[in-house]
Amino acid sequence: MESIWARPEQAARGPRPAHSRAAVAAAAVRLADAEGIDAVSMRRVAAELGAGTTSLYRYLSSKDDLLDLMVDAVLREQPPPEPTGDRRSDLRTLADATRAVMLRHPWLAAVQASRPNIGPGSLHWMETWLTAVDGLGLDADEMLTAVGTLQLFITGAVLGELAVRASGFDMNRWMAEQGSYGDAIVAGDRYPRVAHVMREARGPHAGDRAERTFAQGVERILDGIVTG
Amino acid sequence: MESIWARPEQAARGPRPAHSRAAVAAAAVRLADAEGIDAVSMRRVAAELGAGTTSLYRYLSSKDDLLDLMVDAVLREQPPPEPTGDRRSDLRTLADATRAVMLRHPWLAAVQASRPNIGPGSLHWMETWLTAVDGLGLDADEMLTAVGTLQLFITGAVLGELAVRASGFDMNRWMAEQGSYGDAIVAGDRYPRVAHVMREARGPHAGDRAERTFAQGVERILDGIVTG
DNA sequence: TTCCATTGCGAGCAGTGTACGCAGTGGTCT
DNA sequence: AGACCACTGCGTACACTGCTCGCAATGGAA
Repeated sequence: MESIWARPEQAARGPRPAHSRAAVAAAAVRLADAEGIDAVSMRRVAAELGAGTTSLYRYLSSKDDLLDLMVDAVLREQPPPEPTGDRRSDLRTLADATRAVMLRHPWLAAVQASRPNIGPGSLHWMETWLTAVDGLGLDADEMLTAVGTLQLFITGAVLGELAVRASGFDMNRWMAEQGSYGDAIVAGDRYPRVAHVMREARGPHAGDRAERTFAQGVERILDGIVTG
Repeated sequence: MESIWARPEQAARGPRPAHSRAAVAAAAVRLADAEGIDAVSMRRVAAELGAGTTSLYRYLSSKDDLLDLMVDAVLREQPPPEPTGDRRSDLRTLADATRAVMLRHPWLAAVQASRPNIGPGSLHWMETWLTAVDGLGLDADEMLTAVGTLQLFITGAVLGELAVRASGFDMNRWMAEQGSYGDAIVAGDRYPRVAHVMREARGPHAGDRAERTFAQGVERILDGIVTG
């Protein structure tokens, strides 16, 4: 119910806690980085921390709280690049940095997409984003829209990139796995344009597509935001 | 391992199946629409279908298969709008239609983002997308990049919109819940720009932001794709 | 020194995905 | 027609999940 950021960490009385929110978050992040977000269960995190399973509930009140802490932990560890004043360049740098954090912690994009986070780490990033669009002649509302557009595109792009990467997606391997189904798509005339693109996409430079889609998408959006 | 689309539905011998893949998918979609994707468990779906729990595994080989079928079911039920030939208009219409399906089935965006789907329904949509960017002078690679940019933006935007909606996000209510933490953000000088935007965003027109962010984002991306 | 809020945590509950094995069914072949 | 056996539905069971409850131990405040 009540956000974890509104509750104090330290209690006034009683025995000293053996751990801390930060330590719990760090253990969870370590686990998620190494074995994926699905490996992050309360039992596994507790084990990683060297604590009893239900002891975690002394530091947070639900697994959702744990996810909030994880997101904030990585955003604090990797703070946003300092703005230089060149707005277009700053926004591009922020976009690249965001993508980099999300690729470094492959669970981050999905977790962030599914729940708004408003911890100190997120706020610092948000402050930097807003700084980068400040002075462009936008009112508060337009600033939010501009930053929102960029962030949403980044999230979508990285999610797609990771999904493809996670499934070990390789057009040639995939075609072989699909067998007759894949052949039917490429050979049949039911989806002629899909078939055409699939044949072309088998080329060797297919691996760079995610990178280029991202860069070009950011530029297109910047075109619309930074006029001049 | 092997995609469900590559396996035949009907067996040559033996008793007639009491259900079908389509019926299983329909039951799951009904459940997800009514109670959210978390309500979609094999037991619940089987109950909805009037079958034994593990009977489902006669129709699909894992829950992932079920998710694939669900995505394809709604994309078949709601096929893409026919292209008119006006490429910019067609792309805008496709973007709106995609957003509409995702809002109608709030679980769709998340499921689609986390796993590439290549069922007949997805392929029909993809074919239509490619049709809309055909004749713009793009090669196969650039077409994929253009469509990808749009789709990723749409996914990200809807995910954000749904996350905000799901948490019943209301800036005023939220501020009250956060108590001192929220006050500290808005009153303090640690995040001045965030504080400023938060104060402005409390206005009455805040509800339209998602819609406007989406529409503007699409236009910006179209600016970059449809030159002239 | 007493008090009691707070701690760590074992036991247990309701839920999950799915492997396995069994009885029954009904097309295919002799 | 009769036998075969691939296929069906599905009950049972297992290892896992998030989380509640209750209890003994701790240590700052009174």
